[in-house]
Amino acid sequence: MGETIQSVERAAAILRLLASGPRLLGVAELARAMGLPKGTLHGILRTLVHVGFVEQDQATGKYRLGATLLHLGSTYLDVNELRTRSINWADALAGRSRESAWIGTLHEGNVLVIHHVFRPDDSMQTLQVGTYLPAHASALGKVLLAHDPYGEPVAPPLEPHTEHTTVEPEALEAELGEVRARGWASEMEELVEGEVAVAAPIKDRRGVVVGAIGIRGAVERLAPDRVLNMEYVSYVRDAARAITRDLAR
Amino acid sequence: MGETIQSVERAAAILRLLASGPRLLGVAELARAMGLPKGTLHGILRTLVHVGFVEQDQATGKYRLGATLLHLGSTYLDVNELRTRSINWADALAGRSRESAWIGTLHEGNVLVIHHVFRPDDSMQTLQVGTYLPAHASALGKVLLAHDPYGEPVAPPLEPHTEHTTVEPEALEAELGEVRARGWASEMEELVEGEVAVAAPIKDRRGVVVGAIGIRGAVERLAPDRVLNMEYVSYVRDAARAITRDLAR
DNA sequence: AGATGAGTTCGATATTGCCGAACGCCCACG
DNA sequence: CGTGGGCGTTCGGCAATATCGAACTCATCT
Repeated sequence: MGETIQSVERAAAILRLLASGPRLLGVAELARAMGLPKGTLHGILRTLVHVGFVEQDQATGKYRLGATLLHLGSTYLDVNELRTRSINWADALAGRSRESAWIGTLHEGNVLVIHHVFRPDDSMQTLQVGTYLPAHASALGKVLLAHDPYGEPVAPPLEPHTEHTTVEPEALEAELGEVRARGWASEMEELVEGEVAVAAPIKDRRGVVVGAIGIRGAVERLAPDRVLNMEYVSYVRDAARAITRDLAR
Repeated sequence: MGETIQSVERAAAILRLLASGPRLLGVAELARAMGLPKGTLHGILRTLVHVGFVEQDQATGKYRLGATLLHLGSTYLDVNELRTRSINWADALAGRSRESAWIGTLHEGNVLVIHHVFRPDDSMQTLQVGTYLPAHASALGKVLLAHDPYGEPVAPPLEPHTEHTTVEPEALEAELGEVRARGWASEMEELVEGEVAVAAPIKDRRGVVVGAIGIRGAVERLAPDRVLNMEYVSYVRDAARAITRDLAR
């Protein structure tokens, strides 16, 4: 494989481990997980603390992610062209559909939420930008998987989130074919009981799918009697086409 | 100074530079900025790309921050105790005051926004979590500076943002004294024309100020005739005290 | 065409960071 | 009240490791 700097790669692995759960991790714990001597890890951790990427708990001596990462991450959003171009369209979509609007990209097998607009007139929602959605159980994810140029196989096993989650790879593959053919995807209570989502692909200049936009809301509103109201589908596809047009010029 | 791993520190410096502006940076540009050979930087960049912290623009070959950082940053929010404990109170504060609510911490001389609740009934606002506010020109910042245990001096020069921004260090210091004495801070059009903000300190178990909570809104509502409506101050102080109480147990 | 600047490759060099054992501390257990 | 095992941390010798600078290719601009 490629020539790559050992200590930097190890530092990144540490950050990944710290990010994998809300729990604080200690030197010994990390050393065991990575199969390295404690001393080695301590040196890298000391450096990461020094640059602010990691913080050390005063009481226990254990480590957690640092605030600098939050700031770096938010800066990423400014750079991301897809996001800056689509913010206004997402607002419009949320307004027309009166549901929360979402924009995501495929990232390491998951859907990374790049933008999120709350449902109008509904406070008390937590923001989801930067979080992962499971690709196989979300409308955004199905769109992205269906048009993935690299054809990354969805990492089995497919975790069930509700009783409606698609867990058989063949069933998912068949559904992705449909999505490809008709140009949009939906998801009915496959991620959260009582919630339905619709999504459509966003393409760049060259026609490559670079993201997806969609809405998510209560099954009673979007799909009365579990039959999807096609009006919402047209809202979503309109928004996706508008952004695609925007990216082309 | 401490023993610190060179390549990791350099990698962090690269990420900082990439985050310092929305512009994409090239190898040569970074090498010049850091005073290092191009080859050295290329090696680190290759590694950062490999771990997903940095992405390379296909067309120009220049570099920008990667999506992994967005995810790591959002994970930081889950770990942050101050944030998880105060989300509900921020919602309540936004509801009572009918203004946007903000929670921040001091980070590298700036106010890092840790949580942000939109003003009720007002869509079309962009989320500010992860962004910096200038410490000397925001109510949150004044609270944090006034109670900063390390007494980090505010890095002069104090950038003016409007004609009302406090730019003389002595004037700011005097104001911080007041803030310390009365237990809250305000800011009238010092950051954005027409906007006013109020904030109060949040303390941890030991009584150390670990953050601040406040609101921000139009001068017409919060301070008619440029006289602050004290009702808002009590809302903010109530919220701050509630969170402080929460953190104590 | 030529010249400039970009990103990238490569191999010799010695600097750099890795390792593992030892240290001090704290807590739980006997 | 001692003792053992866990923790985070320190240290110094060794050699693997990352650094450096020159050379390369490719665009672009003059």
